[in-house]
Amino acid sequence: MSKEQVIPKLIPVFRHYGYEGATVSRLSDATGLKKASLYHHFQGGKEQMAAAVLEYVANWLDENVFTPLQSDKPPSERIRAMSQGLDKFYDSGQDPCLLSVMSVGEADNLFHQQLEQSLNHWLALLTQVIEETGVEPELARQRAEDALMMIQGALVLVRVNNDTQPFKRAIAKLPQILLDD
Amino acid sequence: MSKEQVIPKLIPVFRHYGYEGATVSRLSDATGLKKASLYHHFQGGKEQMAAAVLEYVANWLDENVFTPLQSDKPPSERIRAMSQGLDKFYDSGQDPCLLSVMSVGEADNLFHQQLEQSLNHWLALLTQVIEETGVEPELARQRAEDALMMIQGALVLVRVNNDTQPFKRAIAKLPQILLDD
DNA sequence: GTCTATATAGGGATAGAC
DNA sequence: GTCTATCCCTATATAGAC
Repeated sequence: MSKEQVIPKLIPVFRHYGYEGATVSRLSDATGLKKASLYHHFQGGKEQMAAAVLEYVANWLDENVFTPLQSDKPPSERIRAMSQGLDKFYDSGQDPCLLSVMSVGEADNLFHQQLEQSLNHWLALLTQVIEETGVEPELARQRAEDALMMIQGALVLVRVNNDTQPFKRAIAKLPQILLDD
Repeated sequence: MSKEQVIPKLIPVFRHYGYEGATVSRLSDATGLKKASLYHHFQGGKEQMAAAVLEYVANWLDENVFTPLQSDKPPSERIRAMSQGLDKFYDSGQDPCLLSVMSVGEADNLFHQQLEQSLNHWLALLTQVIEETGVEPELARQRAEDALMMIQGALVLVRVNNDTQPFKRAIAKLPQILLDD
């Protein structure tokens, strides 16, 4: 089994349990590989596994969320494409946000830069799209932040309340937040 | 030292590190009590410490956020009082949300009910205040959810970005979200 | 590339002196 | 009520056979 095949199986473990909760035993179970085999692929141990997962996810987001946001279609269409990517990424709100669980405790010390970079990349792209509709830079930035907060907040609510409705509503509200306000 | 004096010192550890990251060693350092002394106060061990912390926090919220929301003052005034309580609770966005970090991994299995109850209590009270302004129940509920999402999402953004601005803006926007829309 | 077996550290928890 | 000392278990990580 290649590294590329292993990483996707690691993702849900970190997502669901967080960095400290994602024990090598659980990672072993999730991949079907024994511990020693995991260490063969990731000599840097658990830390490297998490780093690889974050990189993989950043690339996935790039392809499915950020790139569609930069197409030459009209803003509303690009927002729609982004929303579709997000809905897939979070499985309609059922999957927690990796970036958010990795910003807790020890993991934050290890990966803060990566998380910050991904988030700010997203914010910057989103701001740019809104600016193109003739909105002032500062207001555009605020709307981008509002959209992100809504999504992240919805994910928290969904987790605690076991009801994906808030996430679906947040996704549906994105065009309004970003373009109509 | 009494239990009541110990609990407040435990809170920041769970808040910052999450349940699995909050090791008994760290809890010992934070309180200045050795492990055995902690176990004297909390015979149920770490799980009981976390439960006590959650209960303490729920009571704090009751007093400083929920009760002000139920006063006989006008809705706008009650929202303002709630905002003030929230700002204090999250130290202007610098402290993570205990409810959100405790909804990760193993902790979620242990404390899901408590978390859900606190959150729904808050949502219900908030919904009621909005209904009093003549808003339809369903819309009122949605606005309450929106407000909560905004706060929770802002806290995520603040953590990742090391900038409390989004939280302050979220707090400032509460009256608009809840009353003006 | 995957495994069994094992080493080492730290986590949660307890016994018993003071 | 707090401590030192200790127990057991799990966590991360490695050695070396296949």
